[in-house]
Amino acid sequence: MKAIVDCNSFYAACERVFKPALHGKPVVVLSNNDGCIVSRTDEAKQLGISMAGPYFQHREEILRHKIAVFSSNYHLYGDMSRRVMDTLRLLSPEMEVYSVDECFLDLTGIDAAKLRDYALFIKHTTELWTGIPVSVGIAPTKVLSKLANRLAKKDKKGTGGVVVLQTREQLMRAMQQVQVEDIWGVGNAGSQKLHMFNIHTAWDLSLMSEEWARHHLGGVTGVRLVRELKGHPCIEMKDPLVSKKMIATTRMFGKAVYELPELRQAVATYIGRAAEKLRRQQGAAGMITVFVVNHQPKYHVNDYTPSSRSAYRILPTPTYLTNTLIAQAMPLVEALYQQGKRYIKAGVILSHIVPCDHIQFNLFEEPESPQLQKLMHTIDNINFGIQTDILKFAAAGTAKNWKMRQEMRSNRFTTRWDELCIVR
DNA sequence: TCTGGGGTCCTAGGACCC
DNA sequence: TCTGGGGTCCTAGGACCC
Repeated sequence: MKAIVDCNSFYAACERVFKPALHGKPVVVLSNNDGCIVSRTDEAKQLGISMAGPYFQHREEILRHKIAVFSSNYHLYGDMSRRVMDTLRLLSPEMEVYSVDECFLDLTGIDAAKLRDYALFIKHTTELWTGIPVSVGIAPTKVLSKLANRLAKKDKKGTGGVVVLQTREQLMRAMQQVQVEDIWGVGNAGSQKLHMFNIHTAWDLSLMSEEWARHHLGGVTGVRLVRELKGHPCIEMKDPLVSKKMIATTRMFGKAVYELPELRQAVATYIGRAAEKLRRQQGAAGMITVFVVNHQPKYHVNDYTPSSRSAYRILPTPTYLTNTLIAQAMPLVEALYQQGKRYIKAGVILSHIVPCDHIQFNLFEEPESPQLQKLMHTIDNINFGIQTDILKFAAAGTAKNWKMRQEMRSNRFTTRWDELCIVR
């Protein structure tokens, strides 16, 4: 059996841990740049605040209902996520961290009759140790456990936040309650198609043949999905040690950018951040992609149609050195830049990643000098230990007019000495 | 005024090879 | 009139996830 443990309204829950007065009150958290609403507590959902809605469109109701609003505080959420995962690691032999607020557990070997008690134990322990409420779904496959979890979240009172699906009866009744668009792995395109075939619930879909799924539901992906719904596991637990194949750093600007020097600075800054992630997984990138997005505002309010251009370069030798990556990327920025455009976003993507002890050096290139390697290491240590970005490359600039807005960020309670909670 | 960021996997189709 | 067959590798783009 597989379990999925999912934190309820994770970002908002993190804020509540350090502001107990907000318990039982509506809270929302915004995306970077205070752009969209990305986390809402149940109380905020009940007031009609929709997911991923632009903040400025909801500002009035948020004020009217006195909803607490926070800018995103990734230092805090990252650290709270680590605490939740560390707790769960102690409670299960095999786990896969699926996202910042979710993880799968393999419960093979646990007595079927005790599964519900075990799920409750997981839930209570996590909440007691971290202050973050979670829901638990347990079923024979990953897809079915996600489905169980959805039912647990939807009716927290009725289910106690825990749903276990074991018998054929239980599975059937659960699947009949879930619409196809709410199945893990079925998106917009898939669900529209399914409805056209008169398949509306997870149960309907589970009755289809694998051949049918192969033809109409995206080949092997569809087959896997139908098999999982039928109760045959075929989406494996993933190895936690596998490194990322691609590393991206992309941001909307806080203020539109028109000039090339500013655009170069932004891209150089993002490369610094991406290279840091790359070194953390001890990788070297063989390819760098840069993209820029521009948007000319039109006459109607709802016309949001940005357009983007990108360019890439295959590096002569894979590297993790920030300065080399910046040097490779700057000509790309210059090629992409068009005078007079109003840039609202840019990003870099590092790919063709190899382990850095496996770099295949080019016959005509000098291998990277040990001093440069040491320099990177030192920069990372200082930036991580003392203060983010205290050391950076000159190309990244210092003015940063384009930097994102975060006007309502809470303190980084768990990762900064000077921002700790004060208890009187 | 104002619309996030970071990933994975799969497939089709082109390039290339013998 | 008529122009092979089979295979691999790579990339772009779509779909999906949180």
